Amino acid sequence: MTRRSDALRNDDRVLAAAREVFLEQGADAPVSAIAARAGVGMGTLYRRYPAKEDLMRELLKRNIVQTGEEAQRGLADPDPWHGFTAFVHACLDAGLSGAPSPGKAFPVTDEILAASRAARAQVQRLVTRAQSAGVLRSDITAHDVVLLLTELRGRPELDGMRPATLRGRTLGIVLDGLRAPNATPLPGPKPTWATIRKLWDNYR
Amino acid sequence: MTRRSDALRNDDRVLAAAREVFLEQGADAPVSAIAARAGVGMGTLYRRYPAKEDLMRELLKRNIVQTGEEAQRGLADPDPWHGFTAFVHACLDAGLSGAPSPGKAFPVTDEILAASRAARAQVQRLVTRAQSAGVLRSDITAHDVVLLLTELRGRPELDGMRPATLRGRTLGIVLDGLRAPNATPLPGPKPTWATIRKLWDNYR
DNA sequence: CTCGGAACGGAGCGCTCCGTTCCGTATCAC
DNA sequence: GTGATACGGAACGGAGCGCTCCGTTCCGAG
Repeated sequence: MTRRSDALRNDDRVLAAAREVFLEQGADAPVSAIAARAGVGMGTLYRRYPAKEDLMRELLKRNIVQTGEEAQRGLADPDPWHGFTAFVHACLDAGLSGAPSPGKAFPVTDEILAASRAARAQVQRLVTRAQSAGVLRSDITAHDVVLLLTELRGRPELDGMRPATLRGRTLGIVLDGLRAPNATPLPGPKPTWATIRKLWDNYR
Repeated sequence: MTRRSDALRNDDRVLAAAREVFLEQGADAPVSAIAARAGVGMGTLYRRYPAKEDLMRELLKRNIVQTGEEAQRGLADPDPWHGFTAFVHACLDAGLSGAPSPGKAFPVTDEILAASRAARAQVQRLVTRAQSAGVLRSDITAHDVVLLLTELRGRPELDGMRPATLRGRTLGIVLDGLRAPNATPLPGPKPTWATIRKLWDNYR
């Protein structure tokens, strides 16, 4: 426990760099890119995370937790609709989706599953409140919202060619589609936690 | 011009297999997977298309042409809204987006650009008609629709974990968002052909 | 039936790229 | 100054891919 100053600072840098790089390049981004972005050598990175997978898991866990926090922040907004849209915007801006990243499957731990469940509950509260206020369509659940987030987050490969202005229009269309009242009811049963759980089993 | 029977049949098989495999696995799918799916050896495939890129280009061209045809089919529908939604459904079902696939950039030929321009014009007619009828929000263009299609087509990696029923819900939300009248106007300027053209320049 | 050659299948080559390791060097506490 | 610790990044091993090459198959003319 000697050189904590360097160590801790680097720890943060690595995590931040990993978030950026994975967001830009996807899960296949080389570890070297993360190290370079963090201004850190590979050795340093590998001392913290014995394998790339460990780094990805840690990142996923933090993303999920952060998603829950954003939902709570939305609940703090007195306006149910504005609180909801602010949550969506915040998640998209931060590259959050509350779900595993696409790409090669990697094992999802029970810890992540638990965190996700907790975060999802927060999102559900936000959704339910907006529905009760009559501003959000009533035939969706928090899972629909999260699924939508993963779709809107977009493929990393396209980030270069999808300027923020275009994403803004897409998001505008989707938000109008979420707003109550709505013309046509959605097909199929509402997704539940069991639905999500089943999807994620691919990753275990 | 002797063995046309085998040759022509295989030609179709390869194209069909390529479409399926690229849709399932993305642009990084190994050529061997396409050959296997087509029930054809690599040699056969490479005799038709000297490089993987050539195959991808041919496929892209056909997809674009088919997108235009779907738009025309939508125009044939007397109901402007139903014609429009049928077009969207058809494109999604067929894995069409009228745009280059994500993944490694590959050169877009002028031929493809021309085909795309023509197809886009058809989509625009479909869009304009629905707008004139007052059933489609007026602050979008065909380019918004195509951009939306590319987003909704989804990442290949997720196709396994995104059952059709979930995609149906997402699509339902988006279609409600596209339907007139709408609560909130979209941000930013309407995308034009120039906008798209600029995006695609990354691929040339 | 025979035979020439077009078309085929798929093993293998060469190369790229990536996760991971290892060790000489720089940095810190004392 | 000195030992311990952390660091950087070149080097390693191997997986995976595009593409080639060649022995084999099979169509169709004579």
